[in-house]
Amino acid sequence: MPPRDSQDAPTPRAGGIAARAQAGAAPARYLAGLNPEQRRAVEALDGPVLVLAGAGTGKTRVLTTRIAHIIATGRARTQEILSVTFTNKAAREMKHRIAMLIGDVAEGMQWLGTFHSISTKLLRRHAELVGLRSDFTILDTDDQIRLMKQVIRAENIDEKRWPARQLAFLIDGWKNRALTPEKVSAGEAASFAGGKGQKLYAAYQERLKTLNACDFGDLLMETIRLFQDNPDILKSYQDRFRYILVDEYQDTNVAQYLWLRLLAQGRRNVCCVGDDDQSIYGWRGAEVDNILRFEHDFPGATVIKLERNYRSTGHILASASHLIANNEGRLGKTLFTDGESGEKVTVTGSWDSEEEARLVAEEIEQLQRKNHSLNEIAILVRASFQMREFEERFVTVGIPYRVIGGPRFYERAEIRDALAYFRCVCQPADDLAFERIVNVPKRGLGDATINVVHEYARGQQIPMIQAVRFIVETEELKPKPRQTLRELVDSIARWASMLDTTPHHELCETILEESGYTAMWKADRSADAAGRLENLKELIRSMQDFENLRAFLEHISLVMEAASGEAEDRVTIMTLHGAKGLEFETVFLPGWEEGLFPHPRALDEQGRAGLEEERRLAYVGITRAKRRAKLYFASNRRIHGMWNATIPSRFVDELPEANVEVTEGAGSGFGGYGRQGGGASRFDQMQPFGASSYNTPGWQRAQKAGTRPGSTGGGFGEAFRGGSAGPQRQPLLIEGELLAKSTGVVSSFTVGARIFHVKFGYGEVSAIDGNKLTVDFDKAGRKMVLESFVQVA
DNA sequence: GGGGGTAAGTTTTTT
DNA sequence: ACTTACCCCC
Repeated sequence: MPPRDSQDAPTPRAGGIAARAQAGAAPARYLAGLNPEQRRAVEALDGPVLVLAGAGTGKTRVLTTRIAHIIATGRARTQEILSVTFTNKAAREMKHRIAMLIGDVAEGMQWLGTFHSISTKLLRRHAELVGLRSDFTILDTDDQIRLMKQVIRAENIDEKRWPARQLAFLIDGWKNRALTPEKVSAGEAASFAGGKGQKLYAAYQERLKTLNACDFGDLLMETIRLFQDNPDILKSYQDRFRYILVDEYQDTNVAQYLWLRLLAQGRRNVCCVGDDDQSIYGWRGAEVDNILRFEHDFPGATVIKLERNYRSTGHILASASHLIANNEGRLGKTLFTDGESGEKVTVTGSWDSEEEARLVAEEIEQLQRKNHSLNEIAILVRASFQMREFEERFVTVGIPYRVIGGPRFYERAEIRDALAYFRCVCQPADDLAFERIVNVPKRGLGDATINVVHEYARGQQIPMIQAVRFIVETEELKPKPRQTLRELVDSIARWASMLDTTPHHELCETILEESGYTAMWKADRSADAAGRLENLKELIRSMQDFENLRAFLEHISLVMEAASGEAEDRVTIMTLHGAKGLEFETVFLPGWEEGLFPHPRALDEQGRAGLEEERRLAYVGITRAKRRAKLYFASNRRIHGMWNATIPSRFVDELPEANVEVTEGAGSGFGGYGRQGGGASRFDQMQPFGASSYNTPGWQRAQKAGTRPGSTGGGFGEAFRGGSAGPQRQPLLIEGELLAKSTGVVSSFTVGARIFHVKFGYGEVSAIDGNKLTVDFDKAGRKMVLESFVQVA
């Protein structure tokens, strides 16, 4: 069992590399371990470069070595290199690895960070040019929604019918595409509140400016605006950044792409690294097309493919490759490995999800007996609700585990409350923070009082805290709330005056004490009150790592994760999305069933593209495994509390027989896949004629497993279903395919037409998109339906 | 202002 | 089936 040549292992620290290479000594040692393609990607410094790096091909190594190379050859200094990642985690990891290569010089990499953190830095420098002050606040999703509620209310729109969440979702989508309110197409803007979408968006943006605030989308959009409106400033940054590097390029959205293109069009020394097969964030605006567009926007770009995989064994790699080959929209890479074939990928069926968890736990215990490190084992699920069953099982049998994801530290109510207090002190214009804490703990300041303050602040165009200072000098409020408010703003002013003289963590502790916030939780007898106080202590503790309160607030507004540094040996439970970029010796992939994976919502909303994205997710899952990939599916799973009979995922069928071993859950008595009526409700609207539950697409697919064009060889479906003598064989029907074909079709319906739908009854067409109709049903409310299931009433 | 009852929404997640 | 958010009433 030879040790795997893991390309992701950092190269040993080599002290004076930079100095030596600069002096023109022998080829630097850091280049030695690279394969020819990797080396080419590192050394192609001039002009645009696109590196298509498959899973496990040493992508991060190329990026970090390239930076080391730029510095070592004296092409640029650390502060002249812009390197962009998506997550803070990735940025941290990259900085760390660069430090391993070139030492402390990496500290000078001040332009290494996420799109958002770099944008923030740029905006703080030039805030006045986009109508902000340099101490602008960054709002998180929660603040965004609260603000949108206010905006919707101000327009006298029914919040019930037009929820702020939905508006937030729309505006987010627009910002992902760098659409300012004026640029939103009329058709899209019409899809909210009967055409008020655009107006609300504009109003929201205006409110943000008054609040001196940005949401996450604005960070990118305002930076783009800054560059577009100020060519001289753009020019100065184009000149400064001699080299630009981008990680995970397949995850960029339109706004990020424009951002990047503006900066890169200067020196054109831009290097993007990505893998179209690992694009799994389309649902939040990522555009794989950006990869395809690269060569168009940067003519003459060098394209380098990294296809040698250093991570997985032959069987695992073959399985993943075969699966992903079912996707149409690919640039097409063929991964290969010189390593051994290793163990086959296993597929195991179980009766239900509980048995699935038991089987996985048993496997883990066996591996444990063979001294397999638990840190090298991961359970990757499609949806987080699957995690609970594994946790329960692991608790009963005593397998240590850690869950990645879940509710995040900075999203907890007590943390957000505390932060709101700190924000009030640091950023006096932060109305959202003020509103959050004005009556927490309870001070007897109800809606009536707040409204008075609100009105006054609006009228005078001043922040609420300032408005309070005026109001308490008037007779407008009753004595009691007046006095309470006065005390509150006096306290805030007092705390603010201590900012420069008191260590910030002490000040914050004082704020929480004096405001009565800690006392509130101490008085609370509910079970989690103690935990909340603990969290607050943790918050105070963690802020000591920062220079001042301002820096701390900046950090957490951009980094919504708390550092967790436990090193014990534990199994990791996480979502497939969370696993991107990671690797484990053994990977368990439970829940490969229709109705869960591919996830129906992805098919509903994105059609064929959604299915392909789900398949890429499956690909990401399998390619996380170095030596063992173990798939599972259950015949019964409880979803939203209801038991559903389920059939294996189509992705199981798409695995190559030669590399996969089918096992059965021991003594499970499983084997029946007949649908006993019921279930499958999501297909109902697709099957208006189908009284029989055997008409569901999933069932049909099960019947014709292995006969799919384009899928080589027989699928495994049969192995589990014991052959099939289904009713009629109808063509594979994906809801998504119907939806996908719908775009561009001219509808025969008109807005305002009365229609009848087989499932939802009578309604009125309110919008048309291809052959998708948005209909306000008399009984069922607003729904998006396919034209083909609708007739004129 | 707090508590209880009802209604709605339950994929993935960063920043 | 379950949680969470909101509304209304006390």
